Amino acid sequence: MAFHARLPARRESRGSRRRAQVAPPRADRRNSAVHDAILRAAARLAERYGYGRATIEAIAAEAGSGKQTIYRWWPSKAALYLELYTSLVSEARVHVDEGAVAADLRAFLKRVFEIFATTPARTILAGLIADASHDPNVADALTEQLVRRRKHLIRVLFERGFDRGEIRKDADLDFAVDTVYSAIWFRLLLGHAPFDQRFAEDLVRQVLQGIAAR
Amino acid sequence: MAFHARLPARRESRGSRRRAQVAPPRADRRNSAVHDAILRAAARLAERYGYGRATIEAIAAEAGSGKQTIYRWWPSKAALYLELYTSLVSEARVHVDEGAVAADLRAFLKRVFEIFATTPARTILAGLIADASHDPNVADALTEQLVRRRKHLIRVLFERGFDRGEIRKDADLDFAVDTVYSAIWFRLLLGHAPFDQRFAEDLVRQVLQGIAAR
Amino acid sequence: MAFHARLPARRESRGSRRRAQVAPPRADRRNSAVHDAILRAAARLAERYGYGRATIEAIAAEAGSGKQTIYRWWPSKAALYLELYTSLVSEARVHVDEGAVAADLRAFLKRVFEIFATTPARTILAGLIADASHDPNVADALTEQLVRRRKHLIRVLFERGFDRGEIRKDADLDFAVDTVYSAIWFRLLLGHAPFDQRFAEDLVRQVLQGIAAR
Amino acid sequence: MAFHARLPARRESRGSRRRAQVAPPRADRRNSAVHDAILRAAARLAERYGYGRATIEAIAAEAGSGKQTIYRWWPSKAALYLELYTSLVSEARVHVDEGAVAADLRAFLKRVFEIFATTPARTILAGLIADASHDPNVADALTEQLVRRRKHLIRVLFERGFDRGEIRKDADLDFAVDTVYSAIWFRLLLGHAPFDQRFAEDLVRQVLQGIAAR
DNA sequence: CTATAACCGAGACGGTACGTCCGGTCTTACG
DNA sequence: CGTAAGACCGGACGTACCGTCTCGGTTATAG
Repeated sequence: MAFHARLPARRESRGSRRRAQVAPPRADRRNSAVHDAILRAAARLAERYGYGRATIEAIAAEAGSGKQTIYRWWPSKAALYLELYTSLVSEARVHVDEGAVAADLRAFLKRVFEIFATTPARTILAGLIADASHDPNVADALTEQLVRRRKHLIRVLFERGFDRGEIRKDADLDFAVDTVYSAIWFRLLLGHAPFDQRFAEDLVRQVLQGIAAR
Repeated sequence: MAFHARLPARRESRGSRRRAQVAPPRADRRNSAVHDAILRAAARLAERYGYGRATIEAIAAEAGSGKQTIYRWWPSKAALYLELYTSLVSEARVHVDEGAVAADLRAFLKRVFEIFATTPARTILAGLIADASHDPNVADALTEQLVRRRKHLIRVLFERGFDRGEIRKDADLDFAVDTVYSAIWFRLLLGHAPFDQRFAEDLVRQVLQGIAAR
Repeated sequence: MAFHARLPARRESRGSRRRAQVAPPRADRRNSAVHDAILRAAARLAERYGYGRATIEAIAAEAGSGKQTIYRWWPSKAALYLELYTSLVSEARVHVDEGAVAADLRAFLKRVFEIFATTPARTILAGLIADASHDPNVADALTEQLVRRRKHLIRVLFERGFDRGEIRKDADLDFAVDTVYSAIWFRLLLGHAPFDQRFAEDLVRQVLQGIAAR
Repeated sequence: MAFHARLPARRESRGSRRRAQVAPPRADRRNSAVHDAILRAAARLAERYGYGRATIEAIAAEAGSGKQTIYRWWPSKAALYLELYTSLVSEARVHVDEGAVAADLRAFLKRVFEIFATTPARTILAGLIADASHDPNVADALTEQLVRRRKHLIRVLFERGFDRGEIRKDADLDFAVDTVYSAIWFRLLLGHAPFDQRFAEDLVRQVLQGIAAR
């Protein structure tokens, strides 16, 4: 899926005179081998040097493509990495359903941990957040693509438990979801403490203690 | 306090052959008027354009100083902004003590909210986190200077409540502190939802519900 | 003529690790309008401020080009000015042939005088000589491009006279050529005495007196 | 001898407001050990890196002096090196008098050759000429201190020969002096051909051939 | 079955910023 | 007060990338 369609071109773009009037590039013309090579190159460079040092120039060289090809398909480095990030973490979308909220939550955390331990997702996320702080387009896309969608995953998980009667009637599910999500990001971004099994156990226990029936 | 003394020069520096062997500049030679002008200029530029676009070049121009003067006293842009960030948020160190954890927590959140609403602290924090993801020096300094120290502030607040008997004997204070802190950062960094009075109320209520006595 | 191809990149270059291994830029990619604009800007600045104060930065600004464009096509400021100098003085190559050595020599001196009176050739020559004193590449290029080639012009002039029988059989033409050439440079570089009609007359008379037949 | 007294402070100097009104530094206050150390350091650096790369900063460091001390006693780098150059070549002032112009001339050339072979005089001379091309003060000082004075040395040598009857009555001594002097400089500055015994012989023979009696 | 339009690599180009060096001035502390 | 030390503002260095722009060569519909 071509994510960037939802991240509009930078507003202050100088050379957009012609671009703005013509139709956007037709995706069906896109050479997907090139497209993928660019994303893979971007992933390798983020892994090796971090988001900030992965330049468009270096990505093009690493992918064996021309810079223009990158600019043709993504309006900014942030758009490119948002697509990459989305595809990296989408594998955590596995609809775990082990019959109990605690188990589902543990499985979800395990999956997230694995992704962040084996991919450059962490540095990409940090970079996107930084870019978002001065680019409203990136901020909007980040909120929409990542926060809203992915929080929904956990909410669904809680709602299944609610339907099964595992959760108190008056529980504040929004707060619980936020607690889980923000705890994850806090650890991922800061790296000040390990994101490990023990952390997962503590988090699940404490969150559930606040909302579990009885 | 000369913070940057704790953020060592970048390891991968190319031209550090000589610098690495000589002593750092003696702080007592520092012209504090210039030093302050630079920090204020950095704050103005972060406010106006965001951390990522506040270049050393622009800071020097805005401060009316030479670039070299900045490089003399701070090993990197991150070190400069870490000092600035520390001084900005240190005003939240006010040891609120209103006799009850809930009131103290509300006062603390209010203060944090004010700081982030009236200073460029948010974009600076996002930028520092991004820089930390590829620079271990920044990561270490961030963890030590910000996370550890400031979490301690909230912990003390809880401990006073514990001593007063407001908090359950078996409460997990670490988890509570982490919950408060990560909730704050999550909102600050993403900006996906407002950091307002209502959020503060919800956070205080939910956190205390988990640890309050009875 | 792309002179600079013969002036190799500086040997002591620090960042040449990669550059040294890749091919030089392909001349057929060169935008000759830009190339000419840079040379003209360099000439204007040398004229106005002298060789030493004509910085690459200022040349780029004056030419309306980027600095990188200059560095792409010339390995050093000296290489750029050597190309400019060569093109300035190449107009003295006019193959004067008035049927007598004395007349040819006078015509040649007049042409040289005009060039140095109306172009920044003097300050450029002085600058190149200074650069040559610490850069073997510049020294070699200067010797080859200027000294050897241009001395040949005068030698040919003498040889035509020799063939016409104007010059003694045992005359030392090399010494005569050196005398003419070094007298010119001495006056041009020092500017301690005028390079005028009277000087030309004296020089021609004295040199010919030493080698003329009879 | 404090040469620089004759090279006035640069005219375009920006910060000379106060300097221009106060008395010049009193030479009797000068610490001659410091003065000499600076000149020796300047010589070493010119020798090692050439005139252009011998910076005031580096000279101060090499001499173990402060930059200000250099600026106190010399108005510019050119003034410093002009003093150094003068002291270096003054040793050729030896009033050779071997009873014949040819012998005197050979002795003089030998001395000059030795000086240029064992001191950084060549790169200093080239640098001074370059500086002179955009700084009238340097140009004037160069003409006065070097050209006029030193040409006088050779002229005296010829005049002694004239008095002894070795030289033609109608010989143009000025031209002969200029020929000798410009031939020397041409070779020294360009370095395109060796300044050796053979060159000296040729020069002496050819010059004398033009002016010798009979 | 061409032709023509878009893609693609390569890389030149005008710029901005980097981090360093040095120029020339000024201040501090020592002797 | 001369000096060593070095902070300071300014400006240039040579490099890295930015985002735009040709330039040829290739690919793949559309006529």
